[in-house]
Amino acid sequence: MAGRPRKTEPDVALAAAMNAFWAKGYESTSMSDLTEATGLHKASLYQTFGDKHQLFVSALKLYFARTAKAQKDSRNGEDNPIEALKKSVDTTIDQCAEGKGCLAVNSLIEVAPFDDEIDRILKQFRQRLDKHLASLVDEAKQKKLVAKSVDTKEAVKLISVFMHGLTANMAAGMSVNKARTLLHDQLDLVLAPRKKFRNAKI
Amino acid sequence: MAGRPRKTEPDVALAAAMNAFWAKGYESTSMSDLTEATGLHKASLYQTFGDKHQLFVSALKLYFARTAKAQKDSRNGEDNPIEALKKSVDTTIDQCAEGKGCLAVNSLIEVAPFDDEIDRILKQFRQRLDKHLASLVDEAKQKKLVAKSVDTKEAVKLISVFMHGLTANMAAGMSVNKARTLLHDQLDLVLAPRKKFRNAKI
DNA sequence: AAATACAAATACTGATTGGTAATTTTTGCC
DNA sequence: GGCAAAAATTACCAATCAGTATTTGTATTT
Repeated sequence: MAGRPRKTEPDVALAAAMNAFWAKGYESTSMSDLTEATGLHKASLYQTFGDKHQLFVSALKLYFARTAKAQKDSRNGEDNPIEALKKSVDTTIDQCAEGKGCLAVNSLIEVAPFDDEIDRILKQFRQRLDKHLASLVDEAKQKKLVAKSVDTKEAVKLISVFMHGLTANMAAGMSVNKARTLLHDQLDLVLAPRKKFRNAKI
Repeated sequence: MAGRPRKTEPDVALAAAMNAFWAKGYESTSMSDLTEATGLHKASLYQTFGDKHQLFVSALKLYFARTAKAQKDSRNGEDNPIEALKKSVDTTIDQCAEGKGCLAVNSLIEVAPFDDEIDRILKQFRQRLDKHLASLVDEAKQKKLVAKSVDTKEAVKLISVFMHGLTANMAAGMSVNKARTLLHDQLDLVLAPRKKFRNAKI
C-alpha cells in the first residue's frame, strides 16, 4: 500500500512539461528536455504519463483547463460584458508574453495538421472559447452596449482569428503592449456599428 | 570543364525542398524527406545547398520571391487600389490552401523564436508586405476610396495580423472559402470609416 | 524483522538524425 | 583513347532520438 515517496507530484511535473512544450514545441522538445524540466527521470515519466504523445495531450488539457479558469475568473465582479470580454482576451494576451506565443496556436500549426487527436482537442478548445466570447457579445447586445446589427458569430470569428494572428506574432517577439493595442483596435472595430463609406467598392 | 550532367536543376530541387518544408515544417522535415522530395541524394544536397539550415534559408527566400512576384502581378491591369489590395490578399490566401498554411507564418512560430537568422528574414518579409499594403491603402485614400481618417499603419497591421491568424487556421484545415469570406469582412471593417456606438464603452 | 509496494535511478536498446568521406559514373576537351 | 571536371552514388560516422528492462532505494504493513 505504500512505497518510495515521489520527489515531485505528478501535477507539478505535468505543469513543468507543459511549459517545456510551450517553449519549444512538440517535436523539438526531447524526452531529455522533459526530464530536465520536470526533474523526473525518463523512465518515471513513462511510468507516470505514458509516452511522449500522451504526455503532450495531458499538457494540452492542462493548458486548456487553466485558460478556461482564467476566462471564468475574468468575469468575476464585472457587470459590463464588454469589459468582461476585454479582460478575457487581455488575460489571453498576457499569457502569451515572453516570446512563447499561445500553446494552442503553436500546436495548431506545428502538430494539428499531422495528428488527428491533437487536431480534435484543439478544435474543441477553439469552439469553447468562441462560445464564451459569443455569450458575452450576445449579452452586450441585450444590454444595448453593442448594436444588434452586429452579427455575433462573425464578430467572434473576427476577434478569435485576429488573436491567433497576434499570438503568432508574439511567439516571434511582438510585445504585449503592441499586441494589446492592436487587439483593442480590433475589438473597437468589430463591436462598433459601421456605416459604409459611400465611395468604397469593397 | 565539363562533368556528369545534373539529373535535376538546382532551382527545381530547391522548389521541391521548399514544398517539403512547407508541408512538414523545419524540424520534422528530415534530410531523408528532402532527398525523397528533390530526387537528389543526401550528399548532393549538401554539395549544392550546404547544410539543412542553409537549404531552409534558400527555400524561405524562394518563397518570398514567389510571393513578391504574385503581389506585383496582382496589380497588373487593376486601376482600383482597393481591388488590387483584395486581389493581393486573395492570392496569399489561395497559396495557403490544402492545409499547408503559409510557410512564413508557420516558420514564424516554429523556428523564428530560436533562430535569429530566420527571425531576421521573416521580419524583413513582413515589413515588405506591410509596405506594399500601405502603399495601396494610401493610394486608395488619395483617390477617395477610403476615408482619410483611416490610419494607414493601423489598418495595414490589422489586416496583416488577421491574415496571420487566417493562415494558422488554414494550416489546420480551414477552407479557402471560409478564409476568404472572413478576410473580406475584415477588409470591409478596417477600410470603411466608422462611427462610435453611443453606448459602447470600449 | 520480513514482506510488500512503489518510485527513483541506471543502463540499455534499435532506429533515426544530420553530416561526410570515398568511390563510381558520366560528360567535354585534348 | 585518355585526361579532367563535376555530379551521382554508396557507405559510413557519431550523436541523439523515443522507449524499456532491470536494479536500487525508501516507505508502510504485518
